[in-house]
Amino acid sequence: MKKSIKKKMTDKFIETCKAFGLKITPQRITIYREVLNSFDHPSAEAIYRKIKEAHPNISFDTVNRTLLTFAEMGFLQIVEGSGDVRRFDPNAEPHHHLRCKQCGAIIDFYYKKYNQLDIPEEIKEKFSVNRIRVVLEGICHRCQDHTNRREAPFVSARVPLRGR
Amino acid sequence: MKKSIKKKMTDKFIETCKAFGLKITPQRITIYREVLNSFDHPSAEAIYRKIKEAHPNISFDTVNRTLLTFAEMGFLQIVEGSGDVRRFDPNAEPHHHLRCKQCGAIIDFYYKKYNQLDIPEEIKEKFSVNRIRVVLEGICHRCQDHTNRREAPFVSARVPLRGR
DNA sequence: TTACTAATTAGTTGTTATTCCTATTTAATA
DNA sequence: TATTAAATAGGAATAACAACTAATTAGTAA
Ligand SMILES: [Mn+2]
Ligand SMILES: [Mn+2]
Ligand SMILES: [Zn+2]
Ligand SMILES: [Zn+2]
Repeated sequence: MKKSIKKKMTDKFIETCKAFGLKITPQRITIYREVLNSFDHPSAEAIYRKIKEAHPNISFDTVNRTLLTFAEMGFLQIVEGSGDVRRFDPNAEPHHHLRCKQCGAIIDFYYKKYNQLDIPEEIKEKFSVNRIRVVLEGICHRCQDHTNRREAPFVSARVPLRGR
Repeated sequence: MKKSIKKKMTDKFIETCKAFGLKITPQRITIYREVLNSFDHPSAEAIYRKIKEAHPNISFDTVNRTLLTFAEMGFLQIVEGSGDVRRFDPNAEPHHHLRCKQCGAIIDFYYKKYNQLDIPEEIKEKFSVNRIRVVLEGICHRCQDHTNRREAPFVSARVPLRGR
């Protein structure tokens, strides 16, 4: 008897959790299943609301924390709202950015090829594009010295600015 | 006697403010000068702190509001922290995103060319790249119907999610 | 110059997203 | 089954903004 695709994915999830030394909780399995079936890049809030219907006792913090854990495990990506605050750029030249996931530095770079990226035809028809952003994410030179000591976090830590 | 470059830039600023029907206030000129001399993509908070040294009475809200105004005027860009909440993506296929500035929708698209972007040599030396993100920002098909009625905002409005 | 008016500002309060805290529960193991 | 370290629920705290309101002020027209 062949395993269903759903069962197979859940098995893989359980296996990966074990590899990371994480416990298999009903909450984790539920959140995993819900997010894997989401195709609209939901927020933690949106996932929480959906899950709440079937599991009224789950807390928002658990959903949010678990999603961040999944991002660290590589089960999913964070595609928007890094938790970083809004940042401003007066540089009017066409240019692109390096973003250090460790320290949050944003560094300009210039590369003509990236300025000339074409937009697929089928997108032009359905979407009016105002701006193309190319961002290289990684670890900056300065932070690489510290990498030996402590692993760079997958999810950028919030650095409080404080003092208003 | 030739005008200094600084004076010339300030003149252009004043001119553009007038074109937008904006008043020339000392606060605006100060913020303009400060942000134009920033090359590290500062946050509103960071700019506020610097300005505060010379103008102790300025308020954070004025700095923040003014920076958003400048973004609308095109004097500067917002390069990080769209104001959007964190959003999750379980899609493991190499793909890219359209982001609608009006409604906040994030839509997957697949385009091989973008998967094969090369990274400049001089960057590889100084920065370890984990991920390349290409984001096309604009207005989605659904929102374009409404565009005639009201101009799409330059700065994406925060859509509160509410209800926890 | 002066008076008027609408825009702008400082200071305060409100809102939202996210994280932290802690008592309690639970999964994994021996 | 007993032990224990990890995970959870629920609530409180924090950070980043945005909204509000009573002055203040830039722009203008007399
Ligand atoms: Mn830049
Ligand atoms: Mn996606
Ligand atoms: Zn760094
Ligand atoms: Zn839209």
